[in-house]
Amino acid sequence: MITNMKHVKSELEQKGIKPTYQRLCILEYLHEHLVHPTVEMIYDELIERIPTMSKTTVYNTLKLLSEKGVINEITITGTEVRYDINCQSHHHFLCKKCGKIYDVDVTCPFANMDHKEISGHEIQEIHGYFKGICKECLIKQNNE
Amino acid sequence: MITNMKHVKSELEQKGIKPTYQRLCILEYLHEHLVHPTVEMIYDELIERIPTMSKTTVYNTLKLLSEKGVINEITITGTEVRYDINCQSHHHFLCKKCGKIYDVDVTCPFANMDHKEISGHEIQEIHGYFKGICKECLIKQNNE
DNA sequence: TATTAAATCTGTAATGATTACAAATATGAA
DNA sequence: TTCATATTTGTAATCATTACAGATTTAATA
Ligand SMILES: [Mn+2]
Ligand SMILES: [Mn+2]
Ligand SMILES: [Zn+2]
Ligand SMILES: [Zn+2]
Repeated sequence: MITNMKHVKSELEQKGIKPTYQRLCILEYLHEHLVHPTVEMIYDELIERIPTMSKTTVYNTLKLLSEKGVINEITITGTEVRYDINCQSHHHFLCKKCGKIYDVDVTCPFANMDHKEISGHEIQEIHGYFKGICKECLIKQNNE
Repeated sequence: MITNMKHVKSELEQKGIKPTYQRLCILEYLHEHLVHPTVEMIYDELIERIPTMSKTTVYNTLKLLSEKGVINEITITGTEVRYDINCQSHHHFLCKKCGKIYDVDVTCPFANMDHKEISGHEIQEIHGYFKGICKECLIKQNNE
């Protein structure tokens, strides 16, 4: 995993996004934290290093990156948006207990569908996720 | 589709929920509006018939029905929860343009998975949905 | 029937995530 | 430098949801 500033910079340039310092830091954060973080998590760490960072900038940047296809928004918790640097269609597991979101490695059956429509609706994205109790939380339960 | 008050009443009783008038009306609404409505939509119609209806009661009742397994919460828009009277695991289509959520009839490949775990995580729910432009919105686009 | 405790409903306030917006700052060309 | 544009920042507003306390209803008991 290459996550130095140079790589992140060229990644933004390739997508036609001006690589400002704030944007570089936010994108770098996403590369280094693959747990599908919230805006809050991103902001809380960056404000330590960049005391002038505004939460609005985090929101603005994530929206921009999302629109340009650099990151994906995950909306499965119902309370807040989670962000994913992995833009390839893949499935997730949401733990009902701790709220963690894991990537799961299942081959999506619809991924290579020949037709990009269903019941007349034009399909642009395919999402799949599981909900339950994660490995860690199961272990905790058993140790009680 | 049977959606008279008697049916709705016995449905609540079977689940051990006291069938109050407000609960009956909310559940009846869900039976008659299969478009995965929001709290707002439910409240806006019921307040016409029952001027004393409180939005808090709508929230409370939907939470109760959800906990008792009478309805399902759908959290795919990222902005508000949508409610589904159909509790059997099925897939959805969310239109990016008009926001409508449709049921789609695809056989879920994970539905009859023999193992109820994945990567050590205990699976309790399986969710799948597509995003794109719905049939209606496609037609509108073409007529411009 | 009257009493009373528990359950339910209601209205308002609080919360938390997100967006709107305008002023401040940085950037980059002329 | 000058000036227009893009970006960032801080604050206020919005919107969905939850917390909470008082009012009302229900149902059991005397
Ligand atoms: Mn992921
Ligand atoms: Mn449905
Ligand atoms: Zn967990
Ligand atoms: Zn549509």
